[in-house]
Amino acid sequence: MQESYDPAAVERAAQQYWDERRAFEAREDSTRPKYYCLSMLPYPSGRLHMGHVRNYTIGDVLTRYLRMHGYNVLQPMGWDAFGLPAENAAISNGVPPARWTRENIAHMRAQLKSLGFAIDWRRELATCDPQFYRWNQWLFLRMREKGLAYRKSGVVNWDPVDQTVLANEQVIDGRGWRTGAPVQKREIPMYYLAITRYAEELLRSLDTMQDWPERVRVMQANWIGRSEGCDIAFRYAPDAVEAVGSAGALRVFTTRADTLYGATFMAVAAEHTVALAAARHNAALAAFIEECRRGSVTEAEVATQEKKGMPTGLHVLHPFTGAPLEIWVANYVLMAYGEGAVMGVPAHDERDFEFALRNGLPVVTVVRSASGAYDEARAPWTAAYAEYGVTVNSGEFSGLTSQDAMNAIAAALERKGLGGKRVQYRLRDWGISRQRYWGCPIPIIHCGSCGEVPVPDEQLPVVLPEDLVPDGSGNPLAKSPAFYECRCPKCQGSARRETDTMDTFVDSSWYFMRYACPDAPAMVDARVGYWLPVDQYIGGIEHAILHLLYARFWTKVMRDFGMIGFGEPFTRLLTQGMVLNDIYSYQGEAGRKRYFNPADVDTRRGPDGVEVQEVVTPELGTVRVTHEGLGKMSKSSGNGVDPEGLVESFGADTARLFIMFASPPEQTLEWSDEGVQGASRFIRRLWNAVYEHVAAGAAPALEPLTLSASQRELRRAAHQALAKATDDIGRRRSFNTAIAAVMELLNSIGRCSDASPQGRAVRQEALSIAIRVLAPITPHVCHALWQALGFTSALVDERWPTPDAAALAQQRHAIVVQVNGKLRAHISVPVDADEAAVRAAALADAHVQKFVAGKAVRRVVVVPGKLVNVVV
RNA sequence: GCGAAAGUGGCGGAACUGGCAGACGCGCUGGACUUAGGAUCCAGUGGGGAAACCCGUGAGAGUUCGAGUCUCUCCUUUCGCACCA
Repeated sequence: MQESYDPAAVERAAQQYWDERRAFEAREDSTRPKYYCLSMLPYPSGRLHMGHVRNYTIGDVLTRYLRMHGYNVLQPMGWDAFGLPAENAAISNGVPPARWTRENIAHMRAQLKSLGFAIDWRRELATCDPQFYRWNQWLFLRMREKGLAYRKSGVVNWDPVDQTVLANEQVIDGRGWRTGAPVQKREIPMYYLAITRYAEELLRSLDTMQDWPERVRVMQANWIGRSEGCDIAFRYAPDAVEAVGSAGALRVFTTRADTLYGATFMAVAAEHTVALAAARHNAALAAFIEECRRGSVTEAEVATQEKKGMPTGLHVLHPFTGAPLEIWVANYVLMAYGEGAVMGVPAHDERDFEFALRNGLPVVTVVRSASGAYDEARAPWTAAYAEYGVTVNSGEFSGLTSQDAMNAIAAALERKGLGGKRVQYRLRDWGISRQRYWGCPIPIIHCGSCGEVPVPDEQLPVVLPEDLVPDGSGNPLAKSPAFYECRCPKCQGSARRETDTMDTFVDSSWYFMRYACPDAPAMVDARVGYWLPVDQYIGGIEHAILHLLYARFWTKVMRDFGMIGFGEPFTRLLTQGMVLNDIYSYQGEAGRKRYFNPADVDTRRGPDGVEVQEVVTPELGTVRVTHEGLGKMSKSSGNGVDPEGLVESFGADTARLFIMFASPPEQTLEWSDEGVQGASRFIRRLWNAVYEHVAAGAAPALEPLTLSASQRELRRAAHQALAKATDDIGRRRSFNTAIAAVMELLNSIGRCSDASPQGRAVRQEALSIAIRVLAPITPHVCHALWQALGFTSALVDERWPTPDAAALAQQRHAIVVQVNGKLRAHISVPVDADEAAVRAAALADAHVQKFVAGKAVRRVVVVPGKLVNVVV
């Protein structure tokens, strides 16, 4: 054994050992329980970032921990290789996205390998590989056959200068990121997947997913947004019939049908047919609709903008009173939700109330609180009354509770053929069309005479050409006749291939199945039945809704197609927090802000005693920088820490240990160079402890019954640390406290200088426990230390130790004594003492007596094994 | 705007089921060793107080023998909002 710890040599040797034995190749084996441990696949951006390191370290710790518990563990890796950044890189340096992506994958694969993850690399896949994405196309066509995939129009961000569709991310303050031109909303035809058909099941099965974090389940449930309500058709008044060109009705959905008599106006989205019809002869309204078209399509933007509206001059008729209600166009009504129209009930809806106040619309109270706490005559109006209550001013429906009124009104509407009860979801169908190059082609051919024609299965995959270079204006596929010119499969006439590609969420909705059978000639095969569902899935909280919901949907579709036998893809979910670091910036004279990496920032105390942060730059000399606080590590904030440099200077084990110790996995992690030093120091202390122990020669066999009190104490500390770490990793996924337990154990080992044969035997056991517990976290150094302790087995195949009940047993334990809830004494009682004895011992304590003397003891609360509270 | 989460020493965090607030680590202070220390080891380290003790988990109220933990109101920060992945 080397006297001092050399991480590079230790890690090289351990990795070589695992590689030579193909230690991480997972094979189907029906004799062992399987465990599929999966981390979300990375986007190949070029270099690993700390978020990746954190994600894959958590996965690797669990993989190795479960392997030590006898599971047949699969941990695969792949690349989410399609997407926008590759196109952006192509625009800035002219390299085709395919080449850029594959070079990035090669570099990042090497980086992952240097971290020593127990990955079965034989199963590696990249979503840009035709042998992968052909199955996106194949399943899309199956979904289309069932009506689960269909075409309709949707709204996108349009850059009028570049003549291109922009992603939400590419819209900055309502302007195109490259051109600076104000973005417009534009409607184009797109393909959708009917996820709403699964809304009910996606919602309902959340209740059974107890191993998902509560908050993720709540977020998904809210996203699906089931609401029970009522459809109401407001028939067009003659003016609206004339404008629209036919008789008909304005349909709305409401969860508050009980407030129907309080409707004083109607509001429709700017894209609504009634709005467009009214605008034909109304220049001001047309201008307002045009104004609503500005800005991006994101819900956040729509919801935070100033609520504006304009009357159309057209009317509908109240279904019961026949009273005319004017139709307004309002920018807060979303075309995508419900019918794109709402009934305005200012008295009982906050938003309608605000809108009515602004536009001088009447407010009519139709619900009062049952207790009378709400005064209908109250004036001036200050707020809407949005609670349930009892109806008033509602014709034949007056005097009912809100619930009864909703039932009665829905029934009456149904009798008149003007609506009825309905369940509405907030969830919308999933638009998968992207007007972009670097993605999976949608396998459709548009024929002048046959219309939309699916690409026949035998012509799949529709291969994406890899030599195009996007230039930022439009989709290069749409400018490439070699791609889009084709024959119609039906009539053999000349036709045009669809040039839109699929959302990359399609790839990530099923990639985890392909790992089970990467070479299958079908989309999936029987091996999926062995490995799936994923037992533990790990990834960023930012994926809590979209990716996870889409993957759940896709899985249910494949189940219903009879391809797989499970309906939920991920049994247990861990959502890891982000990695943060300090952000330092310098405001130059030109006004452009520059960011500096925290590693380059020097802190010194100025003459006035105040700390200042400075950076030395070649161009500007020494400049003073501002600490902007903590933020997610990112290129734009210049605060990333490169994992490669970290591995070079400290080793993979230090990086892994720090990341697992610095905070619980679900919380954000604040980067700390001192913390990294601390992790490195701990590993060296462990190394030194083993070195000193081993240098004294082999330890004799442990004889537990002959131990001295101090030897028993160390042995107890070792088994206690083991019991805690086992529970912390296995049940709680609380890696930081498991590591703390081992640190405490190493402190105990260090305090014990017992050189007797049994003293050394106890130390041998304690060290061997520490090393096995740390093995999943710092596998390389533990591999070396295990051998140094004299074990001939490979640590990677070793079983996790079991705490010895005899070692943990105690004769007495400590009880705390409170008087009136304040801590006053510690006492020690035999473990088998009964409640009366504990109570007596507590009251007998001199310090307790000091606070009890002269007062009447009203009550004594005894919590066995823990505490006594004397109430006086 | 809507949805979700988080606020505990100088810092990261611990306290798992309502029961000793601050485990473990960082930093800091003192000491040892050393030509030297950004190495290593030892001791100390929530605030106030000479002490007895008192105070202390974002703010305010409540429930309880007992609240960091439960309930309500508020404040701040972070994440998501459907075309970033």
